[in-house]
Amino acid sequence: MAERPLRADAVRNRAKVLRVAYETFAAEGLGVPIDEIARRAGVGAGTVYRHFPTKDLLFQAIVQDRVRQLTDSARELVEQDPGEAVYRFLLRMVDEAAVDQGLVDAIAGVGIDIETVLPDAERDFLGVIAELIAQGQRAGTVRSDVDVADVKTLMVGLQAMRRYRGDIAKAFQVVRDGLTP
Amino acid sequence: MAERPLRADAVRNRAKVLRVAYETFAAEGLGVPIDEIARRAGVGAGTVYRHFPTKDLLFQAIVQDRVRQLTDSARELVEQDPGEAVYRFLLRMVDEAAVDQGLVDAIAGVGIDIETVLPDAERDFLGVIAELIAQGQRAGTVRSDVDVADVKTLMVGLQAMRRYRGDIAKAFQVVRDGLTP
Amino acid sequence: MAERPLRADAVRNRAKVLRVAYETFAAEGLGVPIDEIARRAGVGAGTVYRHFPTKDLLFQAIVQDRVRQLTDSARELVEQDPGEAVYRFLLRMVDEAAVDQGLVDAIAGVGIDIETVLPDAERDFLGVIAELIAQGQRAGTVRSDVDVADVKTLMVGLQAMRRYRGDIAKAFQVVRDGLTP
Amino acid sequence: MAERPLRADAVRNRAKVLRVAYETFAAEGLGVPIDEIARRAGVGAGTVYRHFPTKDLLFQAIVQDRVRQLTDSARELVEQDPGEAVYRFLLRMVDEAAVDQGLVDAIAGVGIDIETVLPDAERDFLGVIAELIAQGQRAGTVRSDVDVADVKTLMVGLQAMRRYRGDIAKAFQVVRDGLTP
DNA sequence: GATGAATGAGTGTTCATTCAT
DNA sequence: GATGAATGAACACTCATTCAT
Repeated sequence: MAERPLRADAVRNRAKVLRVAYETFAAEGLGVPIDEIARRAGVGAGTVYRHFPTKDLLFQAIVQDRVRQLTDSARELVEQDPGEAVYRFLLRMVDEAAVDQGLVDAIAGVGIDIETVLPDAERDFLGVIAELIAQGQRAGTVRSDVDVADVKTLMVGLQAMRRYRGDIAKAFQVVRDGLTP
Repeated sequence: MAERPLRADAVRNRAKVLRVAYETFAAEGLGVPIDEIARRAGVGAGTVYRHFPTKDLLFQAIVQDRVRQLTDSARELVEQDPGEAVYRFLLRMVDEAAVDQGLVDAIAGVGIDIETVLPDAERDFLGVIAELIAQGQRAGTVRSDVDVADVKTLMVGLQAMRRYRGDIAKAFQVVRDGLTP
Repeated sequence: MAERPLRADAVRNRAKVLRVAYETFAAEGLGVPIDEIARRAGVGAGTVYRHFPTKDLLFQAIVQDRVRQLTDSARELVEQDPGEAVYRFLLRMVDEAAVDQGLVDAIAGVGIDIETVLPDAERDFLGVIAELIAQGQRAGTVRSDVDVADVKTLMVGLQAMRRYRGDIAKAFQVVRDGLTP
Repeated sequence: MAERPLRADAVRNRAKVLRVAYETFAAEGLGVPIDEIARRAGVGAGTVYRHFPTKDLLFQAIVQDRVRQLTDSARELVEQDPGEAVYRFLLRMVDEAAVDQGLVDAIAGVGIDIETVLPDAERDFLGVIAELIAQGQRAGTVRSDVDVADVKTLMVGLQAMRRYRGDIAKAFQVVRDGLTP
């Protein structure tokens, strides 16, 4: 059952559709029709369906792709300035939320549960967050009674604040002060 | 130009539709058809449209109704235990968010801007929050460098956390510690 | 089974609705909803239905009212300048068509057949036309081989021309020349 | 920017829908639902919308198609028996009106203005009429004081007469006599 | 009799998905 | 594999008509 490698043009088409779909859904919400995604990607609607058999699976592919990027982005902070790393990570995630605009809200609004459909991506992501927290706790910049679930929760909150209001400097300071021992 | 009062049965129907629509959209998202709202409310689809000429206006009516309830709920905290009131308010708002489930996200995802369509409701709401903050600052339980916009932002964040994860005791403690002088 | 006389306000309402409906349908076509007619007449929708049990019957009442007016208008031309009367009649009918605007077209488009639903009104109307033609033929201004059906046909055509193009002086002259012996 | 040619089956479907819609609207008026047109054409409703994105555009396509046919039909009369050609043209148009039955009335009743939406088709059509008139005037069978607008107006009137009454031989004779010098 | 709220079938239109080319 | 035409189930919204007040 090894999947045969895709033809070169198929690889290009898949990547093109994924990129266009990500940008479009992030900017305009999930209501954009598949036909429109196909048009913007310069392919036929049938081609989109060949690579992503339903619209839901296209969403999943987008989110998976995105979570991987975020995980990679987080990983490069590990061991760099251990006391600050977790706060830099939070700020970065908040900025990413601005890039993703309504994508998270849109997906939530439509009722897709990321943790259920993408357990592996979620696990990797939480793993790197756990490392950053442990570093901070060792460095004395993070209170010892918070765990990865708490920080993820605060991250979700900060992202929501950012989408609600562009400048969250004061709110971020409050959260940071609250996280400091 | 005072509009004549609605007939008794019309008042009942309007209230019934509003309640059913609120519960349904909060629980299942905005995708539920008007026909289904009508069916659950036990009225014809035309009746829904008589009271709320478009689906968007129905959303607005729901949100307006909700914001009014929240404002009233906040108002009764004023002057009660001034140092704690703002924190009780935040907890209460967070619990309301749990009740509203996906409604706020759903509405945001569809692109309705509450502050634009309901400026009066928003103004009243912010007014009572400002009072609670001032009380807290006088009582010494709230740092002096935060204003109503900051607290609203944190509230939005806390609501998002609550929707993301049922138990936000620890995250709330972090925010509270960060807000304390 | 003698119908009891209508109450005074009922008479007023009936007349008001008939007038408003005539003006509205003539100006905007038959697509205008009954609710809108009722609103413009300052009555409830139910009142319209009390007087005209279906929309079709309202159309019929309008047309009947109109044909009566036209018949009366034609009758006063009888014996006045016998040679010219029939031409004056045609010109008048053409002007009435301008007043009625799209009413005739609208009714035709919806498939109502006037001669079927209003035989009496039609008979009276044709009767007075016949008189005018006979006068003209006696006076030598109308060719002897045309009858009332021919003139009615030409009248329908002239009305259509008028609705198509405001100024039909030349076309009318052509028809008049063609009708002259 | 030449649009690529439609696929063979798409061409067939477009033509099928256009033909069925023409026949149906002409015979039964514009009130017939698109779903019914689709059913009679043996396609899905979506297919009708692919080719004609709104009902209005479908009407326009029908009328454009029709005016082109009429223009072609008129063109073949040019130079054939110059004195009679314009009268043959009028008779032919009148017969076409019978075929189109309520289409013109229906379209007028709904408020579509052909000259506005199809200026090119109208221009070609008037051009060929002008030629026919000029021929007739040179041949001495048409009075010299009528122009293309007058004849178009008379044509509209004759078509209305025909729709009103099947046999317009006498009325046509009257118009013809009026047009003769 | 008058009112206007309620009804519910019907319509134009959209769009996820399938499939012939 | 790619294309884009076809499908048909939904859905928002309208409006003639009925009926409780």
